[in-house]
Amino acid sequence: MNHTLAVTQLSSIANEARLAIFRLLVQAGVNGLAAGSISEKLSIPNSTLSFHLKELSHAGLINAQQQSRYIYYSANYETMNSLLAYLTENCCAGEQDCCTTTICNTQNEE
Amino acid sequence: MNHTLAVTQLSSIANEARLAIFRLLVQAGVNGLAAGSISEKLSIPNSTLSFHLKELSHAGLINAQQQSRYIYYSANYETMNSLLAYLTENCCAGEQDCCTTTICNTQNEE
DNA sequence: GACACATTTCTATATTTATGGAAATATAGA
DNA sequence: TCTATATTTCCATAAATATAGAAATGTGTC
Repeated sequence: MNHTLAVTQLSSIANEARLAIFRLLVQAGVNGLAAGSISEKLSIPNSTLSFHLKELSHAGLINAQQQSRYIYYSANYETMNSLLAYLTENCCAGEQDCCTTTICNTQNEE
Repeated sequence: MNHTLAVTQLSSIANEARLAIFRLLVQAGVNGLAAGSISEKLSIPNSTLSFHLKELSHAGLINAQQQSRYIYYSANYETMNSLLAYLTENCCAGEQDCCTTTICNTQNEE
């Protein structure tokens, strides 16, 4: 993970619409959802959605796959995990108990 | 965790300077660092740093604690973990093996 | 080729955000 | 109270970002 990339990825989800899109796709699993389906579920106009999907896609947080007339978008879990790992890297100055969740402690072990 | 708050928190770290500040504090541990020390380590002018610290602080990702003439800033690990949990909530549509890292699988169990 | 459907690009406008010097404020010690 | 140090606020300017209608592009079916 590289600093500039992390900023790009965070910027891409630091937006109400895009965070909703991303979380929807994270929950949708590997098959993802077609653009029209996302537009409908989140009530986002097509052109606006397209703009946001491009942002997320460009950041590498989602993947696009054409299937017939539809384009299926899905979360890129590897990218997501790399980003989360970058945020928590070497956390807590080595103190094992400064943060209690699994997420944080796991990162300490790297 | 609430959607708007998550966007605010992500926005606060979706910036080159603020991400560097946040990661520095995450790694610094519970005692944190004084503003001047952060300014020096990251070569950020005081006024600019102050602006960024306010953003991070307002988002709840860092805490400030005055100690004599110094103000110590430290990462708020609870907030950080809540944010990461929000991102990965109910991930992968229940497929246990769609993502392999601890971070993601852990969230599935909630 | 004509048509319907899915998605993207173009465009203009509105809004938000970042920067850092200078001045102001706060704290502490002599 | 005078002085040094630490940090913040003020300010103007510059730059980046979000929005959605209309037109364009791509894809499949008859």
